Amino acid sequence: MVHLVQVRSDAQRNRAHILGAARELVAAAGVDATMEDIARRAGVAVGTLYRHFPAKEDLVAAVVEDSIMYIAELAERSLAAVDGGGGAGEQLGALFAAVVERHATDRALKAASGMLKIPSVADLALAPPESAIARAVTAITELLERARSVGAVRADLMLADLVMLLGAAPAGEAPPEMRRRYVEIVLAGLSGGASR
Amino acid sequence: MVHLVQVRSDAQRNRAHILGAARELVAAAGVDATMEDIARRAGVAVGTLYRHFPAKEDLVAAVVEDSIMYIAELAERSLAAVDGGGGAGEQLGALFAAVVERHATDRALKAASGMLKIPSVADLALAPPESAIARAVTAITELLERARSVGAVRADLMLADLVMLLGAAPAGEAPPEMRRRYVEIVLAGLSGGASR
DNA sequence: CTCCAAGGTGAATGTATGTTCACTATTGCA
DNA sequence: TGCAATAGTGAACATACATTCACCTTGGAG
Repeated sequence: MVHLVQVRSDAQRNRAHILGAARELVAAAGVDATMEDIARRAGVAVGTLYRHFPAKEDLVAAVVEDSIMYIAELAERSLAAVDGGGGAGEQLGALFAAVVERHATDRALKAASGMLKIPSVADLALAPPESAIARAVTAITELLERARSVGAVRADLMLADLVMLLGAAPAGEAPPEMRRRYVEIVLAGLSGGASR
Repeated sequence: MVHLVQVRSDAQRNRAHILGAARELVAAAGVDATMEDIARRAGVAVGTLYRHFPAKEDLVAAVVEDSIMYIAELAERSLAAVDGGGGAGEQLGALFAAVVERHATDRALKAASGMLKIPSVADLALAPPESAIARAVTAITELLERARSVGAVRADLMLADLVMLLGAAPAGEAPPEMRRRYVEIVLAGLSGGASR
C-alpha cells in the first residue's frame, strides 16, 4: 500500500502564482519573456519554475493553452448566439474582431497561431476533445459552416484561412486604429462573392 | 595636400561579399542571422564585418534597404504600366501579390515593414529622395491615388493600410497556398465599396 | 622595390538567458 | 511532536551572440 502525500498546498499555490506571472509576462513580451522575470514576478526562485515545468517551452505551452481557451470560449459563445437568433455572418465577424483585439494585449496569441498551424481538422481526432484547440476548432468550424450556408461569407472560405488571417493580425505595439482597419478590410474580403 | 590611398580593392571586394552573404542569410533567417554565419559565408572574419559596418544593425539596415529598393522598382514598374494603359486597380493588385510573394524568400521584408511603419508621407521630406523608402512610398502613393480615382479600390484606402497589410502577409515557412489565399482575400477586401 | 596606412584576423570579453543540482525549508501524516 | 517526502532556493554552469582589440597582412603610392 503506497501512501501518497501528494500535492502539497504550497506547491499548488506556487504553481498558480507561476502561471499568473507567466500569463502577464508572456502576454506582454511573447516568447521573449525570461524565466528569471517570471520567477521574480511570481515570487519564487527559478528552480521552482523547473519543478513545475520541465522546460520553458512547457510553461509557454501552458500559457498558450490558456489563451486558446479564451478564444474557444468566445467562439462557443458566438455559436450559441447564432442558435439564439444572431446572424452567423455577424457572429463570425464579431468573433474575428474580438480575437484581433485580443492581440493588442496578449502576445501569446502570436505564439499560439504558430502552433495552431499544425492541427488540420483531421489531426483533431488525436487531441483530447476538451483541449482548448479542439474546442476552438470545433466551435469555429461549426460557426463557419453556418455562415457559409447562409451565404454570409465566400463559399470557399476554410478554417485554415481564418487561422492564417487571425495569426497575421497586427499585434501588440501596433496602434488600435491599425487593428480596426485590418478587421474592416479583411472582413470585407471574407464576405459575399466566392470565386474570382 | 593630403593624399588619400582610399578604398583598397580588396576592401571593396570584401564589402560586396559581406553584403551578398548578409542578403542571403537575412533573407533566410531574418534578424536572427548571426554575424559569425555571415562572416563565414562571406569568407572573411567577424572583425571585417565591423570594419565595414559599425554594428549588426547597420548591416541589417543595408540589407533591408536593398529589399525595399526591390519593392520600389516593382512599384515604379507598375506605375509605368498604368501610364502605358494598364488599369490602376490591376496594377496595384499585381504589385500587392508580387510583394507578398517576395515574403516567401525574403524575410528581410518583415524587418523592413517594421521600419516602414515610421515614415508617414510627411516624414518623407526628411529622407533623401533617392532612398529606397522614398522611392517606394512615392510610387505606391501615386499608384494608390490612381486606383482610388478610378474607383478600383475603396475610397478611404490609405498608404498605411497597404504597408500594414503587406507587413502582415504570411512569410517564409508558410505554404505558398496560404500566401495565395491571403492575397485573394485581402484584395477582395480592398476593392469596391468604401464605407461599411 | 620599400614602406606604411588601410584592411584583415580571430581569440577574448561582456552580456543575456536557459537549465541544473547540492543543499535547505516546509508540509502533513503517524 | 517527529520525520520523511516533497518543494523551494539560487549560485553555478552551459550556450549563444554581439562586439572589441592587439596584432598581423597587403595593396599600391612613391
